[in-house]
Parts: sequence; structure tokens; C-alpha cells
Amino acid sequence: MKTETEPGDERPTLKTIAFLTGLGVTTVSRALKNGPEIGEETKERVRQIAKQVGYRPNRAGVRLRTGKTNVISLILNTEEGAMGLVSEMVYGITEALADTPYHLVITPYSLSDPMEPVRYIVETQSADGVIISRTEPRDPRVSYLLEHNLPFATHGRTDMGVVHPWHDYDNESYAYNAVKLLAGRGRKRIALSGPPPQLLYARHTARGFERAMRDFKLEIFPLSALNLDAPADEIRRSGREIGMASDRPDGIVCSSAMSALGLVGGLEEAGLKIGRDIDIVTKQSSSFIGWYKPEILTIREDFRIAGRDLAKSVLAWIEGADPASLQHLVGPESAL
Amino acid sequence: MKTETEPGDERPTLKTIAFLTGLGVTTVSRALKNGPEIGEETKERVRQIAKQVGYRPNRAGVRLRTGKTNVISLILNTEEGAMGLVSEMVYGITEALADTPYHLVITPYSLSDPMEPVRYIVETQSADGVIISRTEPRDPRVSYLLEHNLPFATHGRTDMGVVHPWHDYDNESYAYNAVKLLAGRGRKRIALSGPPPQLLYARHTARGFERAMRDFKLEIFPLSALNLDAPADEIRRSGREIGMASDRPDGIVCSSAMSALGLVGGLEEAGLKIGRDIDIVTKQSSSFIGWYKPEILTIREDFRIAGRDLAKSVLAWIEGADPASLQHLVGPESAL
DNA sequence: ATTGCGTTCTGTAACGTTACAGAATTGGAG
DNA sequence: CTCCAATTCTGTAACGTTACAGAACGCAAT
Repeated sequence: MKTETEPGDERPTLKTIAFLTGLGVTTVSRALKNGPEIGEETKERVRQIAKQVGYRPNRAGVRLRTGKTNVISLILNTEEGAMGLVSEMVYGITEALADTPYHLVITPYSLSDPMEPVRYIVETQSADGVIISRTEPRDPRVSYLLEHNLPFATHGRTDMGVVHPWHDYDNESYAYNAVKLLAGRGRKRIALSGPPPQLLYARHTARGFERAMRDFKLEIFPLSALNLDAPADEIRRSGREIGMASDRPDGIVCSSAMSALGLVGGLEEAGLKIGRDIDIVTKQSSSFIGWYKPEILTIREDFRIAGRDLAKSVLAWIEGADPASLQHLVGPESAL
Repeated sequence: MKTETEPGDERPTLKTIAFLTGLGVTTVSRALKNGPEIGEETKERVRQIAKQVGYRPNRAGVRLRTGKTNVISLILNTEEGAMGLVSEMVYGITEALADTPYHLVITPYSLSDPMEPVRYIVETQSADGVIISRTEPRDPRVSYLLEHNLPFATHGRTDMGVVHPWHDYDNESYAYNAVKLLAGRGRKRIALSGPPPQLLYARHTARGFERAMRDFKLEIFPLSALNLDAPADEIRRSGREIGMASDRPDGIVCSSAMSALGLVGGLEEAGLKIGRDIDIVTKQSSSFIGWYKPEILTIREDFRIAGRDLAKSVLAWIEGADPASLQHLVGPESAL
């Protein structure tokens, strides 16, 4: 016969439903998974009762039995300062995970050992998939995860002749469009304040910039030593110097809102008026630039879209999709 | 997706250690928990082997058996725009969780149903503790969690005659110090651009502001309709109007970096120079203000500390501490 | 000797789930 | 009527852990 009496007070389990329907636990389990060997009528009845008692599968039970964690892990470097990036990306990921059984867990790492969280996750099997930020051109985490068959997606491309899902902002297209914007406003001498040269997307940015400069027949104002990783006051000083130079540019393409702010600060110190004497274009991930200086031209980079896309790709890979089909280059103009 | 099963390739469990030591699984379990009924020598031997084989307890096993999830859930509103806040707080939390078995999972909610994630966590027992942001003076989530005996901590105080752990920035002290700063620079007519009045900390801010204004015998420039929730262009326009008023203030205390930027934009449009004609003080949670306008006076609000403190409080409550002892008001001057 | 007792260890069962092998019930086909 | 096969359901075992009730042992007190 069946089991003892059910108090009804506790969290409902398969057993509860089995008791209420008079079916076996196994049958209930199969029914809720819409298994083919269960009668349609029975399935419906089980589903009804399940909804009535508010059944929610116990994650620990599933995980113990099947090994499936229903967890996506976002690996974050806690030392990076990129403010808006993290929250927006997290929001995007949670959006993509909202109607799935997946949870998002944040796994931090310090620059002293970037491999640590990845190893932890693999060794303890604590996630079904991983999202990596701050991807490097040759990223050891990527090789490690591939070796251990753990699905993942990277924010930013790699350059190691290996295929995996990624999402990247189309910085080439950004730089091209930025120049185009400046050209449209009649600017002639343009400078580029790009990312640190060792990063892959510095190359993309430079390529788009140079292509546009050729296409629109503009003059490049060289700005070698300056990049986003420079300290605030240096960028600011650099802005002042640029502003005071006799052959100063009348347009600047900038790869981050932060450095744009620094430059603008310096340029204004030098007595220039943005929008009149010089135009500056920057990427913006949140709207705060508009709060202060609407004169700064902006092209959107949406990290929420990035998060959503990365999460979707990991899920797709988990479900067996071809990783080669999960690589997305998203430009300023496109919406996902 | 699955690799070949190699003999020593499996993840070690208690059974593995039991086999290696010749002990029973129970003994091994008790030994690793440093239980009193196990011989000291045995414990040491078990610990050694465990370390050797790299034993890590299986979370699903523990969770299924004991109900302990080792999860802290951070409940986030995905519609809020406060950029730096989230990432810094997340980092702070992960710091506090770093040397514990706890994981951080992000649970999002939309403004349309703030109770949803809290209910979910309680019903599915999916966390041992919860951290709540955007706390309201009378917060239904707080009552609900108290009712269901789930430990939690709130970012911001409540006003419902009920005791629970919280962490709050001392906005009264901030406003007082901000005025003091302006007074020290010889400013006489000060305006306050505070938080939306329905929020609890608007009251705190106003109190500190008014107290300082009395203490330093300054004149309040009234600024009724303006608060942080106003749209960007309105704040900007407001700044311009203030700047052009004949009785304009010579100092402004501002509750957020964003609105400070808007105001400064407007003031500069009106021809004022920050630091000469008028001084403006704002809270800053990241250093980006300094990137653009070093003339803006800033007082730090550290969300990383907030995250760390909140996480520590939740853990302490879980371990049985008195919630009344887990309430921290952190001012601009104090470090935790 | 027997009893009692503390110390140290052990086996069993259970948490909720699913894989698997098997059982009961149909409805035809022989 | 028997037999087969498809359909639908069931019980058992296992994932890794810990609570619990006990077992084996030495040792002291009766």
C-alpha cells in the first residue's frame, strides 16, 4: 500500500502529489516532465494537483540525483572599477534566466589568481555554465573550461584559434560611426583615444577608426601615449595640452565615458567649448553623460544586451547547440 | 559531453575517505566536523587524507539532508539605475563571503511585484539569508521575512517599530559635514538638493542640513520641488534657473553625483564658475567626479563597505546573534 | 564474575529526485 | 482461449550527506 498520513503543513514534494493522486512517485515525476509513457489524462490531473498545492521541485534533490545544478556562474573581477558595466550585465543575465529554472551566482576572483574560481567550479561541479568577463586574447580560463567540457561564454573575443560562444561589442563599427558623426559635423582633424593597446578590441577600434578616416578623407591627429588605463589627472592634463596645441584636433573619438569626461575637463580648462571648437564622441553605457554635458556626442553600448546574450548562449550550449553558432558581434545600431 | 570514467578521476566523497582510512562514513563525517566523539588521532588522519584527495563536501548532499543551502541571496531591482551602487555592493558581499562556504546568488525583481522574490526564496527554501536593497520605511518584505524566520539585512533603515539588522549611510552626518565644508569656504546661502521626500533618508539628510545651517548661522536657499528622481533635463534646467536668480545661493549640498552633474551643467550654462562663484558638495561612490570636475567637493559613500557589513550581519544572524546588535550607521568619516 | 559507564566507532535510514527494470492492464491476432 | 505487444503505471535503488540508535571496547566499581 501507500505511505503514512501527510500532515499537509510541509513543503509539498513528489510524495505529496503521489499521495493526493493515488499514483506512484515515479509516475508523478514522469508526468510533470511530460514523459511519453504517461497517459494524457493522468498528466493533466497531476499538473492540476501540483499547481494546487504549489509544488516546486527541490533543487537539492534534482542536483544530487542528476548532477544538474541549474546554476550559471558569473565570474567577476572585484578589482575592476567599470561601474555601470557590472550591474547592467547582471541585470541582462537575470532577464535571460528569468523564465528558466536557472539561478545566477556571482563568483569573484582577484587578479592574483584568475584561474581560481574556474577551477573551483569545475572541481566542485557547482555550475552548469559559466560567463567570463574581462576576456583576454589568450585566456587560460577558456582553455581550461574547454578541456573540462564546461559550457561557457565570454564577454569579448579571444585570439587563440579555438571556438567558443562569445559576445562582443563591435568596436570597429563604433569607431567608424564615431568618425562618420564627426565628419558629418564638418570636423577635419580627428584624434583617437582608444583602449590599452594590448587588448584585442584596441585593434578593432583602430581598424574602424582608420578605415573611416580614409573613407572620409580626414586627417589623423596622433595621440600615441594616451589610453583608457591612464590615471584621471593624466587624461585631464592630456586634454589641456591637446586643447592648447596650435594644430589641435577639432574632433576626438573616445573609447570610454570616463576618459571622455577627463578629456573634456582638460579641453575646457584650455578654453575650448565642446560642440563649438571641438566635438568629442564617446561610448556610453548609461545615460549619465547626458546629465552633465549634452554637447558630448554619444554612441550607445548596451551591457544589458551583452548580459542577456551571454546568458542565452551559455544556456544554448548547455542544451547542445553548436558553439560556433553562438558568437555575436553587436554593433551600436543593432538590437538583439 | 561526458568524459570517460577513469578510476581516480571521480570526485572524492565521504565514502572515498572511509574506504581509504578503513573507517565508516559516519565516522569520517563526524571527524571532519571535529565532533567530540571521535578520537583526536583519528580526526587528524581523516583530515590528512581528506586534504590529500582534495575532498570538498557535496553541497547538494548537505542541503538535501540538512536543509542548509549555504546561499545568501541579494535581492535586486533591475529597474534601478544607480550604476556604481550594485557592483560595489556585490563586491563587498563577496568579500565577506570569501572565506565562508556561502555563495552569493542574485535574485532580481521588478517594481511591479517586489514581494515575488522574497516569497520565492521562503517557499523554495533556497537561501539561508537575504540582503534587501532599496528599503522602504514600511517595507512589506521585512514583515514577511520576519514572519517566516528567514534571517536578512536591509540596506537602509525601516520605520515600522520592528528590529532587524540594517546598514545605513549616515546621511544626517553627511549633510552636516557638507554644510560645514561650505561654511569653511565662506559660503553663506546654501541650498539642499535632497532625495525624494517619501524616502526615509530624505528626513535624515534634511535634519543634518538644518542642524548645520543653524550651527553655522547660514541662510537656507529654498529648493522645494527638486529631488534626485527628477529627470536629467529638469535638473539641468533647474541648475540654470538657480544660477541666474538674483538671490542665487553660493553653495549647494547635493545627495547624488548624478544630480550634481546635472546641476553643475545648468550652473555653468548660466555662466557661473564652480569653485569661484558657487561651491557644490556631493556624495560620491566612485571617483568619476574627480575625472571630470575636481572643483566639485565630494564626500565619500562606500557601497563596498555597505555590502561587506550587510553580508556579515546576515551571517551573524544566521549563527544566532542578536539582530538588535547588527545595526550599523556608517558615516563618511568612519571605516568599518 | 557481573555490572555499569564512558569512549570511540558503526550501520541504518532518511532528505527528494530520477534511472531502470519490471508489473499490471488493455486489445488484438493467432 | 492463449499469447504477444503496446500502453501505462509501479517499486527499488542510488546520488552524498547527517541524525540517530546502537555496538564494541576497556576499565572501574560492585
